Amino acid sequence: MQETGELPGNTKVTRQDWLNVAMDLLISDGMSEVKVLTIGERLGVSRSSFYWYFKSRKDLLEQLLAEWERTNTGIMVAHSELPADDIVDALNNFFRCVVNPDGFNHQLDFAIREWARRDGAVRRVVDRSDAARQNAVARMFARHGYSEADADIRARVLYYQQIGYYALELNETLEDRLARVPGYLFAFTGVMPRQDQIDEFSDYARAISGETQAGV
Amino acid sequence: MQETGELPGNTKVTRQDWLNVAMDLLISDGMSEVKVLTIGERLGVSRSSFYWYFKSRKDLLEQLLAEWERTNTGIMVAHSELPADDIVDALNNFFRCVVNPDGFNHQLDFAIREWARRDGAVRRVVDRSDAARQNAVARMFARHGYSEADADIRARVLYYQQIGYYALELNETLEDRLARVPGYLFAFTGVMPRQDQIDEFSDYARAISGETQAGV
DNA sequence: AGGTTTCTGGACATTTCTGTCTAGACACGC
DNA sequence: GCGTGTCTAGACAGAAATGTCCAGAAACCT
Repeated sequence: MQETGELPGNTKVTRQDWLNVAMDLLISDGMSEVKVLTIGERLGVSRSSFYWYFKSRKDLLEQLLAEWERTNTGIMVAHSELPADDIVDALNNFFRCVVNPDGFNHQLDFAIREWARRDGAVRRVVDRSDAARQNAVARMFARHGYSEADADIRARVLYYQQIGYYALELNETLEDRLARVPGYLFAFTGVMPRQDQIDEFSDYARAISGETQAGV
Repeated sequence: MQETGELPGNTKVTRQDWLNVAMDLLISDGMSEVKVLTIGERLGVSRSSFYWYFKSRKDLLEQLLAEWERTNTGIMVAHSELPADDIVDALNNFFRCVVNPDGFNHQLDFAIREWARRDGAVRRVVDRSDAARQNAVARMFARHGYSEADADIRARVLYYQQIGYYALELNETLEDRLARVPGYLFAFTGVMPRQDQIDEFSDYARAISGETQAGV
């Protein structure tokens, strides 16, 4: 996991190690599988030492929720706000964060939504994030000349569609997906994208995909 | 729950009672909350009599999955195939099944998707349904003059967007939602809907909503 | 009336979690 | 070198589920 020797006393793992493994489990298997025993086993450490770092399992889960809000919502809003020459470039910026595995993490997003179904406090945090994201997307359209009403509808079509795409977990190949990008760009903006804009996005997506496969 | 007296022997509840309560729990709380003990308590019956009707909890869950495929996917495909004079009417037919609480059950849909994340066999059943639904929607567009490629993109925008809408669990009021319908109709079809088409759908949605509130 | 079939209830065993308590291991400072 | 503070292991208790076993209750048939 990491070099020992830097750690003080009888320390085998840090608080951050517990958080990291918990987050991996949340992403891959959902909140109900984030178990103290499972994390401890994966870290090669006794379950009881968990309670040195965290008050309870609930305490741990709250940290994960805060981390989700900071990263996933933060990234999507930031990408919606990037400066762009026209709406197609702006939309391409938005798409970049959803195709980049280091950007918006959709598996994490659905793990959190599943949790929200069973917990009112989590539900409110998720609602706040959805409003912030949709609003950021609507402003993106509005900045590029769409009326308020039109920007609102387009934001809802785009944001809901992206969430729906990931809800289905289709496992398309990258090339199948890229082949549809020009169609999507036109459907979402009403503007025909130029070939150089299509190419630029495809190049980005392929490069990101290569990086991920190489583990960089 | 029902009239006794018609039931043979020492029977208090039927196999169908177990299935109905299990389905209610699946819809409201998700697959992990479909517990033999919980259902038994709700039926006022001992847990062990469950095992007279079902081999195991897994056996029960498989029945629920089959029921989901039959109803939810069946309804959506049937609505996509309804005859219509133009694409706006056709899309309104589609929308009818998603706004009708007796039609497409989105809470059930997400309960099943959550389950699919953790079970490969369920995943395959869900994939089959998603393909069938998307295909039915694409054929709907194609019947009304859209090219194959265009129909495919529009089906993906529409179906994914609807799934995404329900994934967010926004809890909008009906009127807020209806106010956006003309915008959505235009975004999905590229055709401006006529006022009578908008009114017809709004009337339907309001009538359905009234029925539901009245418990009919 | 009595046996048969069909269901139900309660006791039991087992598994899988969370959380608590206490003794002890390890590096570090004095 | 020796305590001190920081972390860890293992034992324990308890809650919540699933599934099994068997005695028994209730209608039904003959």
